[in-house]
Order: sequence, then structure tokens, then C-alpha cells
Amino acid sequence: MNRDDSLTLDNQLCFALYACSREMTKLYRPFLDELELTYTQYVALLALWEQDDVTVKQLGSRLYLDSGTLTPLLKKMEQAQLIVRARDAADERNVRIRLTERGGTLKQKVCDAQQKAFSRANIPAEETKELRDRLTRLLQQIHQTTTEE
Amino acid sequence: MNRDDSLTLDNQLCFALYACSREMTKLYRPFLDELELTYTQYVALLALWEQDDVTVKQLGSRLYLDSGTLTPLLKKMEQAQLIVRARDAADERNVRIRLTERGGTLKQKVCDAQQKAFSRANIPAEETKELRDRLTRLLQQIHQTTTEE
DNA sequence: TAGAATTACATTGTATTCAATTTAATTTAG
DNA sequence: CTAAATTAAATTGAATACAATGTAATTCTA
Repeated sequence: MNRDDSLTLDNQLCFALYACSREMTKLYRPFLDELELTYTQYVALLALWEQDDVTVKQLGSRLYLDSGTLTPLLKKMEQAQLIVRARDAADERNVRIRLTERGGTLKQKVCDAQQKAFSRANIPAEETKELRDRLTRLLQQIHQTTTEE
Repeated sequence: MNRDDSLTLDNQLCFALYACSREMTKLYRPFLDELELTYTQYVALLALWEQDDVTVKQLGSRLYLDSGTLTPLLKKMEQAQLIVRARDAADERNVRIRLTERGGTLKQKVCDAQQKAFSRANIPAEETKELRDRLTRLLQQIHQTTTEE
């Protein structure tokens, strides 16, 4: 197999990731629509349920997103009364994000939505664990590369 | 582990996919920038190098993208003289996409770019094959689910 | 065969993503 | 202590994605 023959769509890990990620989002969409959540709002909530009262910077670090994406997202989530945004009195540069009661109590419904999405596609939870861990390692490997000077 | 405890970011296959796909795109970006290609243009070219002279519909089916994404993308690729768009005389509903000479000859440079991206992140080509195939199977499984009525 | 249904593409509107720049606050150095 | 450097968010502009709708061409069907 020469260099040219290997340059096919099905040979590209990046394309498998790109297409699979988008299809996964489409799988979630109808269940998230019922909760009036976008996919990005969903992952932001996942992060906040794990650690509440974080700065935009910290949230971005967890989600691999920057303020250009997060600022408008978080403003919409505040309008939807999922979170509250407030400048940190101790360091006015920081904006702290806190879940509202509504944002907190949505967790159980989102958990149900996630299970429905997976069962709809017949994705066995166990079978995905290794795949998930492998992707997480690859993610960190790439991220380390792209954030080196 | 109850239902709530499993609802963490690191437990979500969807998040691993979402974050990993975006980081992979960032890894490619500097190399594609040199060729004045966006990531989506890159995957469109990969598809066209495999099969040239296809309709927008066929290309969308291959890339899992619809005309809402492809029409503006292909117009820009036409402006950049990578492709030509033309209505099919036999069925005026179809728009056929053909590579230009410039679009065709870019293949070798893109091949080099792809290798540079992978070597920069120390991703061994062999090690990724299984991961890629696994993702492709998952992609098809989800796609089949979401395209059922 | 004429109207209905379907198909392919284009358009519109909403929501990201991200690089690059700007602004304001804080920290560091001289 | 004060100017320079750094940091955190916000803003801006370009390029996607995708659902929903519109339009024109083709096919189906009564």
C-alpha cells in the first residue's frame, strides 16, 4: 500500500471520529430537545454536576472549549435559569458559574435521556468502556501535543 | 454505582468522541492552513479522490453531511478552483461535483500533511487501525438507528 | 396524461467552534 | 511604587452543522 492508496476516507481515524461524534450528537438530540437542552449545554451541565462553582476558565479546561464558545453558551444557560454567572469579588477577572436549583434538579431527567439514547441504538454500556478510555487517552495525547509551544 | 454516579463527563462515550474529534481537527489545522484548506474541505477532497464526479447527494451520504452544509462548502471550493459544480443534463435536479486539475494534484501535499500531523502527535499508524474500525462500526450502528423512521 | 408525491438542491435561521483581538483586573519587575 | 507583563472574559469574524422550509425537476398514479 503506497502513500496515496492509504489516503482514503475509511483509513482516516480523524474522519471516523468526526462522523461518529456528529452521529452521536444526532442520537442524543431528540431526548435533549425534550429537555430544551442543546448538546453543548448538556456537556456543560455534566461538568457542573461534577464540580459546581467554577470559573469560565476551569470549565473550558474541562470541556476543551474557550471563552469564545463558552461566553455565549453560558449567557443562554443563564437566561434559561440553569446557571448563574457572577464576577468573583476576590478577583474581578474571573466569572464564576453556579448551578441554579433548576440546573441541579435536571440531572435525573438528563440521566434518563442518556439511557434512552443508548438503548435506542443498542449500545451496550459495558462494551463501550474500553472504547471510551482509549479515546480519552488519545484526546490527552493530542491535547498535550497541540498545547506545547 | 447508581445511575447518578455514572453521569460523569469521563463516563460518557459521547464526550470522549466530541472532545477527541475537536482536538484531532486542531492537530490537523496548521498543516491544512498551509494548503489553505479547512477541515471539512479536506474530508470532501478525500471523498472525491476516492470517487470523482458525484452528486451532492452522494457526497453527503459519504460524509454524513446534508446540502445545508455542503452547498456553501462546495461553492467555496469552486471559488478556490478545487472543484467544478454543474447541473446534470440528464436530470437537472442533480449537481455533479468534479475535481479540477488543481483539486486532483493537491492529493500528494495533503498526504504529506496528514503524515506530519500524526507524527507530531506520535500516533502510530498501526495502533489506530483497530480504534478506527471500531468507530466506523459504531458510526454505522448509530446512523442506522437515527435514519430509521 | 394531469395532478400528486417525491427528489435534489438551495436557502434561512439557530447554535456552535475557534482564531484573533480587545478590555479590564491583577501580578510582576525594576 | 509604577510601568510592563500576564491573565480572564468578552467580542469579532469566518466556517461549519443541521433542522426546517422553499423551489424546481422528475416520477408516480389514478
